Amino acid sequence: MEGEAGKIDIKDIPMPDEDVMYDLAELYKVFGDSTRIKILYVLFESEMCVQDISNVIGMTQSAVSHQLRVLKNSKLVKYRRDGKTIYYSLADGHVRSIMDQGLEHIEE
Amino acid sequence: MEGEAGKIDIKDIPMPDEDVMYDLAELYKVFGDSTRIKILYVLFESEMCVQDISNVIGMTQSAVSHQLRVLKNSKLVKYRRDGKTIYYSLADGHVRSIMDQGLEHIEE
DNA sequence: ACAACATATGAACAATGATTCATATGTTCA
DNA sequence: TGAACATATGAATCATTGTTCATATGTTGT
Repeated sequence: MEGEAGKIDIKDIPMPDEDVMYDLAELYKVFGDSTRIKILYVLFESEMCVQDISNVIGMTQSAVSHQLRVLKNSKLVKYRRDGKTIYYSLADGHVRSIMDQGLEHIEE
Repeated sequence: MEGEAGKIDIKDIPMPDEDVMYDLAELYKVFGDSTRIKILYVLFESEMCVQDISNVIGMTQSAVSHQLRVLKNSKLVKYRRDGKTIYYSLADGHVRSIMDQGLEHIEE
């Protein structure tokens, strides 16, 4: 026997589209790296340029730049240019609430 | 020049401990796989045994079992045994709120 | 135009991770 | 105890990914 299987069809269960669940997983992958988490925390304080982010979190300029691109592609951060310098900042409030929810879960 | 670097110290920025940020990333890694996302969505409906989960999301028993272990280790799901069958269910409400936040971000 | 600086990018490498296959563990019932 | 079933697990494989190094792009001031 396989439980209730046979009676159960994916169509009977109200789930988001396959694509949506895939996109959701992709989004969480972005949060699933401690370098990117650190960057996001730094940006909670204020917008900041790449060099400063590198110094604060102790990673190379290149590594930070690569990860900023990932965050940018997921629309979690935005940026503005001021001369040679590019300032990054958080894109919206969801970042904060997602991370707060995660923290709550951890602290149990 | 390196921006404001030199003035900026990680100590001046109120960030969670290194360990906490690492754990947070580990937690989000768990959400960062579409198979696990599907499992969690299925469990939103009701507790369910491994075979049924496999059937509903269309993955092998083994693959589902492996992923359930990951979810179990992160305390996102719990389980109870009833004879041969093991029923899995969501561990707490954070799962739902984390995923809802993610969905909101995607649908923008 | 050139030098100095800030950031981005591409290739390479190492590490991590998801799935599959085979098999082990644990449970029920006859 | 043995057969059938439900789940778990270990090893192997293939794909993904984060970091590094070298270098390219883009900007400013002289």
